This record gives sequence, structure tokens and C-alpha cells, in this order.
Amino acid sequence: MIDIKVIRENAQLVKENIKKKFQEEKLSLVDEVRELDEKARKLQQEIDALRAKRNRFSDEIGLLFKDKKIEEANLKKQEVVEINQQLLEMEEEEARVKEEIKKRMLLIPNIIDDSVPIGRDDSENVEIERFGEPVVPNYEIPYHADICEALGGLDKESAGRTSGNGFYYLVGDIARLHEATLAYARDFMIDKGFTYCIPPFMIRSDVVEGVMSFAEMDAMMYKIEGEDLYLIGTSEHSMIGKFKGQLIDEKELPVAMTSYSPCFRKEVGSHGLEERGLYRVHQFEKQEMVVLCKPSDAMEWYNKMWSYTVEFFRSLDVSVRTLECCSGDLADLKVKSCDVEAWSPRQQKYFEVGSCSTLGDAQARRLGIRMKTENGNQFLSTLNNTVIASPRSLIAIIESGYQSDGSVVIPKVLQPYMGGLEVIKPKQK
RNA sequence: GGAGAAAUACCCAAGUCUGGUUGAAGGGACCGGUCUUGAAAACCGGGAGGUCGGAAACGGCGCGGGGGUUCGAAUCCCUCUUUCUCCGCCA
Repeated sequence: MIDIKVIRENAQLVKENIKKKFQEEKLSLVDEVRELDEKARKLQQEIDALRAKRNRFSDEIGLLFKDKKIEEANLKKQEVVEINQQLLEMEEEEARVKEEIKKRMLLIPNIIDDSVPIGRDDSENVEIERFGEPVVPNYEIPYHADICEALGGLDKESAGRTSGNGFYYLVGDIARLHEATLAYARDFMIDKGFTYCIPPFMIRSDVVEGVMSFAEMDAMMYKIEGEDLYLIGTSEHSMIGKFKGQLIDEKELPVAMTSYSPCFRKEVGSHGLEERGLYRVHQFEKQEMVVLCKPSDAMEWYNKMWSYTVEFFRSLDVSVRTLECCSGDLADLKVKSCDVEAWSPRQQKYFEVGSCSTLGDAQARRLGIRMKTENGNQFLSTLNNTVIASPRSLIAIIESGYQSDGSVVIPKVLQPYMGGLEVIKPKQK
């Protein structure tokens, strides 16, 4: 959601931005908003004037009653009744117009950063930089689910019975590895100065509506039967919701938090769940970073945040690259975004393990998150990024640590979280 | 889950019973000064207040959210949310 003032003052910029995102069908929205806005402001002026009159009359009625001029007061009352009748219609009209404006404003994309590469869709995303060698060993690496099963670490069959497709039982050392990555990620971010936070795993509909569109909500969120509650799809939902409607003193910025949560996703309309694997599932766990900062600091934070994820994966001996989202692939709320992708030695390609985004003040504007400055209150900037999501990231860790004898070497930094275990060995047959 | 009490601006807090110049008393914080080597404290003085419209003058909205009654609502009614106390239940 952009500032409507930008549309008033620089409609051209907004239109250029829409073109950059290849959403020509939205171009007409800009002029529609301009017209509606004009209408709304005019209407407000008329309504304000009428209300001012009503307020004045009401005060006068009060005084007349005090003076016991009942007759006169009753005459005035009648006038106010008439004013109120007029107002009723106008207020309805105003609400209608404002709703129409809002509907359109929600569709107009945020102004993207000048540095964002122009492209239509994800095929035109741009690799920025590789970190570590994308190694391909001279022995074959099995499918990650097979590796896990051979290690006695994964049971999707049972999960199918209890919960259906898209769920899993992690067992033994693999379960412990999963937990170890999250614990290590937590400590890694705490060391970077982030505040550790465990948020609610369910949120109310008003918060959900604040953080995503209706279509997204339908495709992602699980609703709790008989309650106004949804399972979160990421801790970002609760972490940003935490600040809804809040005014934060500029001196308290930046707020840098690292949050843990399980994440639940319906994955409706996505590429579908993998039958056997752990790549796309209904339930996973994630360590996240969320930052609120002054708009002027946002880009610096953005660069810091994705580089933390890179550093994190490198410390696990996983090779990664950063892939910048091109204009057409960038979600409408985002100013700039990149994925961190991990190397899969088996598939010999990179796959997404995290996503870093700066939303400018769009999210804050939508949720009413402001900062108090010497020059008045203004909307602040919000950013979010994945540290690690598991079990998806286990795919990279397991494949990267896979040995020709079927064992998996545990990255050094995770060993303390595994009771000192260095290698996970296949079950003895 | 049951029964009570409460929610007022950045913070604390009056006003709610008995509806009417209430942008909303009084503090604190804030700004200026006196005092002090400096600071704190104390004392004196001061302006501003959130948001929308407006070039401005000014006006609208706004007392947890939403709705209602009324000529007029912080004040009365309904509803939701949250907090506190008590009871019940539970890791």
C-alpha cells in the first residue's frame, strides 16, 4: 500500500512502476484513484461543513434549554433532524467512495527500488553472487527422503495415516538434526544482536487480513474451526501483527528480532506437494528475522540481513547463491527482495531456502505501525528474512554431508547440538 | 468455563452515577529560566498535543474496537477485545 499522496502528486511515477512490473491491467487504477480521491475530498468538505453546523446548533439547543426557551429549542431540533437526514446519505456515499479507493490502493504495487532488475517472471530473476563451491561428488547422491529413510530418520507413511500427505515424522538423529539447525540458528542470530522471540502460533482474522491479501489467505492459512483464529504460515505474521497500530519512539529503533515458530501452509495452488520428500510440506519450522527501522536505514538492513543467512549456511558447509527477484516476480508489497538458494549436489542446482525482503513503509502503512520523530509521526520500514526453515534446509545439509558409504557428516557447528555426534550412520541391516 | 472490576492523549490520572463551550482538569515527561563547578532536586515561566480535509483561517473525527439511543455521548444501551481479582479446569 503506497501513500495516496504519491498518486496525487506523482501519478506518473506510480504508472511507470506498474509498467516495470508488467501489470498494465492496473494502469487504469491510478487515474480511477485520482478521480475517486478528488470526489472523496470534496464530499468530506461538504460533510464536515454540515457536521460543523449540526454541532453549532446542538450547542445552541443546550443553551436554549438552559434559558428555558423550550419552543425555540424544539424548532432548532427539527432543523438538526433535517441536517442529519442529509448527512446520512452523504456519509454512505463517502464510505462507498473510500472503500472503492481502498480496494484499488491495495492493488497498486509498492514502488520498487531503482536497483531491482526488470523482468516478467521468476525466469528472469538474476543471480547476484555465489558463496562456496557448488560441489558435485564423484558418487551418486540418493534422493534426500531415501537418505533419511536409510538412516531411520523419516517416516512419511505413518504421517500419511495420521495426517495425510504433506506431513512427516522425523525420527532419531534426523529429528535431532532438524532441531539442532533451529537451535543453532537461534543462537547465531542472538549473537548478531537480534532479540529472540517466540510468538503466538495462531492469530486472529483482523491480523491475517492486515498481513496478506484475501487470495493469499485462502491459499495458505488453516482456519481453526469455530474460532476466529488461524494457524500462522510464518512467524512474520505474528511478529508484524505484534506492532499493529503501535507508535514506536524513534529512539527505540531499530527493532531487530529473531523469531521461532512452526509454520502451517495449505499450499493450495502451488506446485503441489512432493509425494515422498520434505521440500514442500504442510508443516515446517522456521527461524526468522524481522526488523523495524527508520526508512533511511532500510537498505543497509536489507543487505545485512541476507548476508547473515549466507554466512549462516556457509558455516554449515552448504554452498549458496543469492538470486534477486526481478520486478515482475516481486510481490506487490515489496520494494526489493532476494532469495537465498542452497546448492543441491544431487540435483546439481540451487533451490530456495530463504527469502529476504524490504517492504519499505507499505506494510507499516497498511497496519498503522508508526514511529515518533521530532518532525511528527511517520510510517517506519519493515523487513523480514529467513534464517533457516527446516526440514527443507535439511535437504541441503544432508546432501552436502552425504558420504559414499551412505553416512551423513554433521556440520561442525551443529555437533554440540547433537551431543557431540559427528556422523549419522545408516541403520545396521 | 463462571462471577465481578476496569480500559481516557507519550506515561500517570480527573471527569462517567446526574449527557450540553471537555482538545478533555491535574501531574510527569518536554522546552526556557533561577539555583549549582556540573548534574540532580526545588522553584519560576512556556508551548504543543492524534488524525483527516484545507494554501491558510478554520473545520471534521477522536476518550480500547464496532454498532445504537439522542438535537447533542468520554458520560446512557448493545457487542467484541484486552487487563486485573475470585472460583473452576488443565500441561
